[in-house]
Amino acid sequence: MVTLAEVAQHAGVSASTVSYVLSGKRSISATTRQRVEQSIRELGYHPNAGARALASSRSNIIALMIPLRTDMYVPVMMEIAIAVATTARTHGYDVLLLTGEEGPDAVRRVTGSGLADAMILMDVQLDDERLPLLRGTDQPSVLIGLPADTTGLTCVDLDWNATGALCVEHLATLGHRDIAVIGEAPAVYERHTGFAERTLDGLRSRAKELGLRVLHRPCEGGYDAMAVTLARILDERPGTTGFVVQNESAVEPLLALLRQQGRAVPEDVSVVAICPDQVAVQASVRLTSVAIPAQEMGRHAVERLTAKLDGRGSDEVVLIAPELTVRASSGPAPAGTS
Amino acid sequence: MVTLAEVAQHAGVSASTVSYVLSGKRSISATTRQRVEQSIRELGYHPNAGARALASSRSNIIALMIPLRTDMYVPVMMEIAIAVATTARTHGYDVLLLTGEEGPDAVRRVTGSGLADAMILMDVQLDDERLPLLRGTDQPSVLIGLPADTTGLTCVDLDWNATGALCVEHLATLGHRDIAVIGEAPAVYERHTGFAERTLDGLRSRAKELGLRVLHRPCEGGYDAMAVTLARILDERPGTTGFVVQNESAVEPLLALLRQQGRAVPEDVSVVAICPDQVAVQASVRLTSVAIPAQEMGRHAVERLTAKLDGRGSDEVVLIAPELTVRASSGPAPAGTS
DNA sequence: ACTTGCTGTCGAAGCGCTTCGACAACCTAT
DNA sequence: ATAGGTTGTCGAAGCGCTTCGACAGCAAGT
Repeated sequence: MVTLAEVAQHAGVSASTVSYVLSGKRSISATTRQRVEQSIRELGYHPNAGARALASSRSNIIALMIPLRTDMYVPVMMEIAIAVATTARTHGYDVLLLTGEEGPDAVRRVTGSGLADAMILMDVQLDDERLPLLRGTDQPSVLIGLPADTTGLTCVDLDWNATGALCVEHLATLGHRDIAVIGEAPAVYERHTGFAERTLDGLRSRAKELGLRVLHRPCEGGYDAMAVTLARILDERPGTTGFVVQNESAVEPLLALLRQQGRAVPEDVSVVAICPDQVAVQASVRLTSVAIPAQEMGRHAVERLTAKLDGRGSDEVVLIAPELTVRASSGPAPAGTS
Repeated sequence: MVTLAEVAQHAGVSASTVSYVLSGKRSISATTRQRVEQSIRELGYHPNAGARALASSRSNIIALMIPLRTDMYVPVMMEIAIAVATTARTHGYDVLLLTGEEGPDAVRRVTGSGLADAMILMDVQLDDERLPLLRGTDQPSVLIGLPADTTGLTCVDLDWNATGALCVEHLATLGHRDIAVIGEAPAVYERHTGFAERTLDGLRSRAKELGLRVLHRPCEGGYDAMAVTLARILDERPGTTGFVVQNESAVEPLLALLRQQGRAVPEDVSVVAICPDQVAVQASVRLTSVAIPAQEMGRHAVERLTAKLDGRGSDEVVLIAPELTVRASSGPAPAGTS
C-alpha cells in the first residue's frame, strides 16, 4: 500500500505539499505539481479513505436509505438509486446503501459514526419517524418525497397534486365525466405515504372544480385483484369512461380486462397512467401518461445535497412539474356520456 | 461528538479498555464491562468510522457493483441488492453502491483507497474486464454470475444450464416436441452475458438428448417486439407448442398475443417462464416457471464474502439448483403433435 | 514462601491524512 | 535600499481509534 509519505519522498517534497496538490487548497507551482502528479501515477497512489475521513471529518459518502417494501414499484426506486449514485460520483461522493429495515436507528448510526456526510431518504411517510432525528442533527439531508411538515427540511418530489389535477384535466377536456382512480395497494394509503394521498387530493379537488365525479379504489397489482376492483367500480358507476391508474402492476391487467369485456381503448374508455415512460410505451396500448421522473428526482436530490455540503443552498422544497404525454390510450368520451 | 476517550473518562477506565469492551478482543471483567456499557449508553457514543478504519485497516464496508443497463430485468437486481444490504448488516457490514459506469476504475479506486473491505460484482460477463484486477488483488470478492474462467474466483449463481434443461424436460414430459425460446434482448447475447448463454446451452443439449427441436430468438421486451418475434417463430415452425421465455418484459405480451391468435394456454401451447415468482404469479395466466432466487443469491454472496473476510472459506463456485413450479401455463401437448 | 500462569487493565505508539502557522524567497512600491 | 505583500513550501500537531507489550494482582502448584 502506497502512502502519501512515499509519494512525497519519491517526488522530493513534503507530505503536506502532496496533500495540497491533491486538494488544491493552496497554490502550488506548476513544476512541483507536475512532479507530484508524476509520482502519484508512477506509484499508483490512492489516498486512504479512512485516514482522509479521520483527518478531515469528511467521508465523501452520501447515505441513501431505500425502502425494502415490495408494494412500491421497484424499477422507479432502482432508477432513482442509480441516478443518485452516478450523480454523486460526479461530485466526488460515493453512496452507501441503507435499507429501511433499520429504521431510525440507521440514521443515528450513520450520523453518529460519521460514516456518511449526508443522507437521502426515500419513501418518506407523511409523519415519518426519522424526521425528528434529521431536524435534530446538523448533518445535511434531502428527502425524496414530501412529509406533512416540511419545515427545516429539504425535499424533492414530483408535484403529485399537480399530477392528479393534470390527469383529471386531460380526461375532462376529452369530455369524460365519470372517472375511476385505480390506486396503489391499500397498505400504501394506510401508512400515509405522501405521494398517494397528494395525487388523490389534487385529482379530487380539480375534479370538483370541473364538476366531474371521481371514484377511488386502491388496488393490489395483478390480474385477480384488478378483476375484482374493476368489477366493483363498474358495478357502482357503470357510466365510468375515464380511468386514472397509479399502480404500475395494475396497468396491464386493466387493459386486458377492458379488452376482454369488449370495452375498446380509447374508443369506449380512456386510460391515463401515472408511471415511468418505459412502462407507458411497452404496454399493450401505448399509454397516455404522466411520467415519473425518477432520474431527475435522484439528480436533484444529490445536487441539493452537495450544495448544502458546500455551504451553498438552503432548505427548500423542490417540486417537479408533471408532464402529461398523450399517447394511444385516451380519446374523446363516447357520445351521450358527458 | 462523543469520543472513546470521553467514554473512558466517564467510566473511569482507560481508552483501551473501552476499545476492548467494544471489540471483545480481550477479556474484560463483568463489572467493568457494565460500567463502560452504561457510559456508552448515557453519552450516546458511536465509534467514529474513519478512525476505526484507519487504525484497524478495516472499513466494515462491502462494495456492491450493480449494472446500470436498462436491458436487464431491474426488480431482480434490486432484490439482490436489498438482500445483500440486509444480509451484510447482520454481519456488521454496510454496503457501498457502485454503478457499473466507472467500470474497472471503480475496482481500482475502492481497493486502492481501502474504502471497502471486499466487493460483490453483479452482471458479470463471460470475459469481464474487471476480473484480472480482482485476481491481482488480495481483497476478497464474490461474483454474482459466472464468467468463462472461474479460477481464483468465488461465484454465486443460479445453475442456468440446469435451468434450461429443466424447462425442456418439463415440456418434453408433457409431450411437446417443438420448442421456441424467447430470449433476452439481442444486446445481452452480444455482450456475452453468462446466464443467457448458459441457459441456452443447457436447454439445447438436453433438447438434443430428448430429441426435441429448439428454435431460439432473442427479443426486446414489449408488445411490438414480441409480436414480430412471435410471427417469425410461427412462420418458421408452425408446429411449435412449447415456449420457454427468459425475458420478463416479453411474458405478458406473449400471453396476450397467443390469446389474440386464438391459441389457448395451456390447451394449445404451453409456456414456461424463467422469472421471479412474483412475475409468474401476477401474470394473466399463472405461469409455470423456474424462479430466479434473487434473495438467495444476494445472501449467499454476502455469506461467502464474510467467510473469506474472517479467514474461513475459499474460492468456490456456488450454483443454486433451479426449481420449477408447475402452474397454469403448461399442460399436455395437443394430440397429434408429438 | 516462591515460582508459574492467568486475568484484567493500562500506557503508548501509530494508522495516513489534513491543516495551521511559520517562513524563505521573491516581487513590487516607495 | 527598505518595508510590505505574495507565493510556494515545510514541519508538526492531531483526528479517534486499535493493538501491542507491560504489569499488577491473584490463584494454584511446588
